[in-house]
Formats: sequence, structure tokens, C-alpha cells
Amino acid sequence: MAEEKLHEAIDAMKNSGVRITPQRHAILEHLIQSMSHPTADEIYKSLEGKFPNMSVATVYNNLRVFKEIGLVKELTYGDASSRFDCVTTDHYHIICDDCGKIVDFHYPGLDEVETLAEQVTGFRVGDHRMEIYGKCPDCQKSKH
Amino acid sequence: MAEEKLHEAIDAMKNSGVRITPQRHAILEHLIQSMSHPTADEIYKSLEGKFPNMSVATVYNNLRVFKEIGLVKELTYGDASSRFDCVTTDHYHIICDDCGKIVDFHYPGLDEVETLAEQVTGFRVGDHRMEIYGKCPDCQKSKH
DNA sequence: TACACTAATTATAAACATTACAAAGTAATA
DNA sequence: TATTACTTTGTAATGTTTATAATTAGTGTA
Repeated sequence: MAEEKLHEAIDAMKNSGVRITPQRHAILEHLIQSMSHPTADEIYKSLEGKFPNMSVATVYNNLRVFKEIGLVKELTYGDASSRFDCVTTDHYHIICDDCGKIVDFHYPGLDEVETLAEQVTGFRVGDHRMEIYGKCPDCQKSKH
Repeated sequence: MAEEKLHEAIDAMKNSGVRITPQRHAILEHLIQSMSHPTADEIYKSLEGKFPNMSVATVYNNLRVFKEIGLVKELTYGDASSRFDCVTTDHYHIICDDCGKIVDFHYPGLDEVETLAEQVTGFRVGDHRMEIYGKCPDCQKSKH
């Protein structure tokens, strides 16, 4: 299924007229397979072996491209660096205040919130994001 | 009413054993009165007149203190710097993709989402945030 | 397949927000 | 007043992200 997602993503790139370079392929592959929410630097470091000459700028450039096509979402929390999440099915994130762990959390889309927001504000709504904060099971146990 | 909020905030500081310095008073006052979502630098610049010697570090330090007491929330969007929002009544934000305008948007708290998240993930939930993205009325008119 | 056009990559420098640190100042308490 | 702990200040340092120019590499067409 990761294979399939990758193909879909590559098709999306073709349709948008975006060239498919080895670096882009590798970044996408890593995002899909990692099942996590890596920072740009983490992606850069994890591809060091395959692409010893790849520049950090390439990672940033392509994450921006993927974002523009809609393949990837940028997650900005309070901490230093953004994290990037492959857009697959609708889901939200729940984040541990103590250890920073991020867990995916599926929930029927909040369409009614979007609709009401349109009516109240006059915006044309395209998207929304939500994060839930709390304490993960592990950190609940370790009462310091 | 801004006056009143300020007093409440100052009481909260007293209860938390946090000293009320002129700088803290001014930062809080600005946050409450501005009715916007300023960056740390905007706060710094707007208080330059009153406090010519105030350091940027002071602004950052105190915003962190306010956050810890629960007086202020940090809003991190994709852009360079965080914005800070006085915690008053429950509300969310709707943000224009084009011009970056941020508009408050009231909505009955999503308590049922928090509850479900607890059940599904085992987290103990304390808080959540949501942002809605779209195109504001002004930017809809100016079809580029 | 080779060519030409355009886009992408690289390497580096720069910008920028935020934090760390030490020294000086200030409030609270006894 | 002396002591203590907390705040502010100024500056340096850190770390992420972007800008730039030169080089390299995809892609469509002959």
C-alpha cells in the first residue's frame, strides 16, 4: 500500500507538471514509509546515505513543492522546526505535552465547523487543522 | 472591559507568585487592548516608546511566563514567527491563505472530540487548538 | 538518439526568530 | 538595612529556513 501511495503521489506530480527527480522520489518515499512526522533535517539526515551530495535546500524546496501540490502538510508546533506529514486519509494529531510524542487520531471530518465558519466570517474555506494536547499513557505512568 | 481583563490577569499573576513588573504590565495591557495577534517583535516595537531600554529577551521571557500561567496562547502558523493571543473566551481562528489575515471565530467547544480522543488514544487530554484556512472576503474580490 | 529548453540541484551565504548567559538592577522579606 | 531570589538588560550564540548564482539534469521534440 505504501507502494501504491507512492505511485499516486508520482502521478499527482506528473499532472502538476513537476519533474520527478531521484531526490524528490526519495523524499516522498521516506515520508510515506516512515509513518512518522519528520522534520526537514531528519529527512535530510536519513537520505544522507543514498544522496551524499544532496543539499538541505533541496529538501526544503521540495517540501514546499509537495505542499503546493497538496501531497504534504506542514505541522508547526511551538518547537523549533516544522514537521511534515503525508496527506493520506483525514486525521488529526494528538500531542504529548511532556515528551512530544505525536499520535494520529482519526475522526469524522469537522465539515459542519467549516460550513459555519464560512457563514459567520464570509471566508471561502478550503481546509482546517486541529491538534489535541495532553499527556500520553507512558508519561501518565511516570509520575515524576 | 479591557480594564477588567487586565485586573483578572494581574490577579492570576499574583496567585501564581509572579511579580508584576512595569514591563509585564505593559506587555499584558498591549495584548489585551490590541485585539490582534501580535508577534513578539510587534509587541517589542510598540512598547519602544514607553520602555526605550526594554530588551527583546524580556518580551520573550514574559510571553513564556504568561503561557505557563495560562494567560496567553502561542499560535504557530507556517510563517516565520509565532503570534500570541490573550486567552479570553473559547474561540478559534480562521486565516486567509492569501493575505494572512486572522479572524476570531467563536464556536461551541469541541468537547466531544476531546472525549473521543481520550478513549481512542489513552491520552489524558488537556487542550486542543484548531485553525481554519481559506480566502477572506477582500481577497476573494481581488481576483488576480 | 541527440538537442535545446527549462527546471532542479548544489553549495554557500544570509536572514531571521528565538534562546542562553552573565551582569546589573529591583522587589520582598526578615 | 541586609539578604535573598527574581527580573531585566545587552549581547552573543544557536538553529531553522531562505536567497542566490553557478552547475547539473529531466523532458519533449526533431
